[in-house]
Amino acid sequence: MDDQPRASQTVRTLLQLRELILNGDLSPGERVSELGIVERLGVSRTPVRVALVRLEEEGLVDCLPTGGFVVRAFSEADIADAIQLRGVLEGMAAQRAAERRLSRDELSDLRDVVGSLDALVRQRDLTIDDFSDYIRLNDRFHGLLLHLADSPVLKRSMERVLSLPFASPGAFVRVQAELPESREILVIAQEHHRAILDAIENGEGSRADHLAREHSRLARRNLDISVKNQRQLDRVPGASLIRLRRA
Amino acid sequence: MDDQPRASQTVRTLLQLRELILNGDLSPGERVSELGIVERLGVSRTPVRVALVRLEEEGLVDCLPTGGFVVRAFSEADIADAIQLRGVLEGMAAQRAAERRLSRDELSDLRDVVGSLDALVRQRDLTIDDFSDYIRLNDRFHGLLLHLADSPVLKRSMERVLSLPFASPGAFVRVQAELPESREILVIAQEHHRAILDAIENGEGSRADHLAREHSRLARRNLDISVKNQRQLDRVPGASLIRLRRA
DNA sequence: TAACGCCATGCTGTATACAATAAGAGCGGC
DNA sequence: GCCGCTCTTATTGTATACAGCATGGCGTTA
Repeated sequence: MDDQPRASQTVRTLLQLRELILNGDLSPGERVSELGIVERLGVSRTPVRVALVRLEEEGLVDCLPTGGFVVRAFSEADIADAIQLRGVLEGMAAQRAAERRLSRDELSDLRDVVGSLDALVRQRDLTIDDFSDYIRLNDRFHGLLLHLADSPVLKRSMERVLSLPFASPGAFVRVQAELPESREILVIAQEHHRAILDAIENGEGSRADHLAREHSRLARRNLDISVKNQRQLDRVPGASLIRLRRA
Repeated sequence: MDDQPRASQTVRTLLQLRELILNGDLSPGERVSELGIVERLGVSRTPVRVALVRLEEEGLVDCLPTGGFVVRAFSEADIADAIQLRGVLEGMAAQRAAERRLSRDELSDLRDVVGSLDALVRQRDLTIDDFSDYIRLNDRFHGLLLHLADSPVLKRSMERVLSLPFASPGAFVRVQAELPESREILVIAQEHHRAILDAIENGEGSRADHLAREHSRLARRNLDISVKNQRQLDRVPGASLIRLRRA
């Protein structure tokens, strides 16, 4: 429980409250009582309030007109929209990266990540650990893309969307680590990564944009597969995904 | 001062604090003292804190590692990025609107707005009131686009960017109501609006996307003109724009 | 029996008190 | 004379007390 005894109450409360929502301990639509959280987390109302306001801005809870907050319920359409939005933003990032003059280091960083991903995907059998590595490298690739875009405004906006848990492709990959489609999807994704790198190296901004958007359709496909195969999204889409993610 | 005696303290504080920042009463980089605001607005620390947290999420202030907040300083590059980002998001909205099945009412609403804008722009001499009307209709057009996209996620994201004051083309138009370039820009903008409407009517999503992005380059041009003509952006870009906006 | 109204309870919004910490000024030593 | 240390002060983080309000249950009446 006391994961971070050093952190301030506010930060700890924010993190724990987010966990609570993401884990489904607080169901979507459920009203979040300040006092209830106070009891649960053992802090006073003040940090809880701040955390709730932040989560509201983050989009995980909505505030009621009468006062107080409820856990926000996400529909499958919301998830799909977030994926699309993420793709669009990443397209902008890729385009900017391609049209910018990149330093030698920046380029080699990106090449390294793609190279590592290549090596990983080329393996015949992928263990669960390989999947973990893939996710880490994949996150690294997308983080690097955002960094290379060199736009704090864009970065901020992207972080907002990523804060919606389901928009992270990592979750889907995790969920589907044992699905037969998974390997194929990884291979395709890696082809995308290579293509995006190529576009950036050649300064083809428009192509980089297009490729990044196309890449996001993979996450959309993952979503569809999840819905069909596992019926995990019946009632609590975001939450169940995340629950699986940490299982 | 007591603009909204009915509203809650928190909302009033948020609005007033935002005004203070946007008007430049609090300079970028300046530390925002809670007690200072308490004195200035005559409320207790609690609503001030909440307002500051919200403004931090909104991007108008940054929180210091040591605690407390400072007014965020925006560079010209930030403004340009926000304009680009806004264009990208609006492109997504336009694309979605084009690829969606729109109701008769929705379409006629959009047509009405474009029609009104047409009538306005066709006039030979534009008074300052005409400019105000233009801005209102222009906002309406862009708001409608966002509505037609039918994506709460996208809407939320867009609102975040729009909250950066400078990203609103209205401010620029206002600033430049008497500049010789203004009329020309309005005419071009209106051509864009018509083209976007046309693309949506014909279900050409990709074209709508492209047009909307192109449209945002107008705002970028406005920014450049502002910088060159008036040197308003020397030190306090966002703030000075807004200051002019209400002059 | 059903509907209306009143009362009680629990909630949030707001204010303020307390504690810990960081910054700054002043003094002392080197 | 300058650097460093300490003490003071101001400011934030946290907790809690108070008030207003919405909600829900219960009783009464038509």
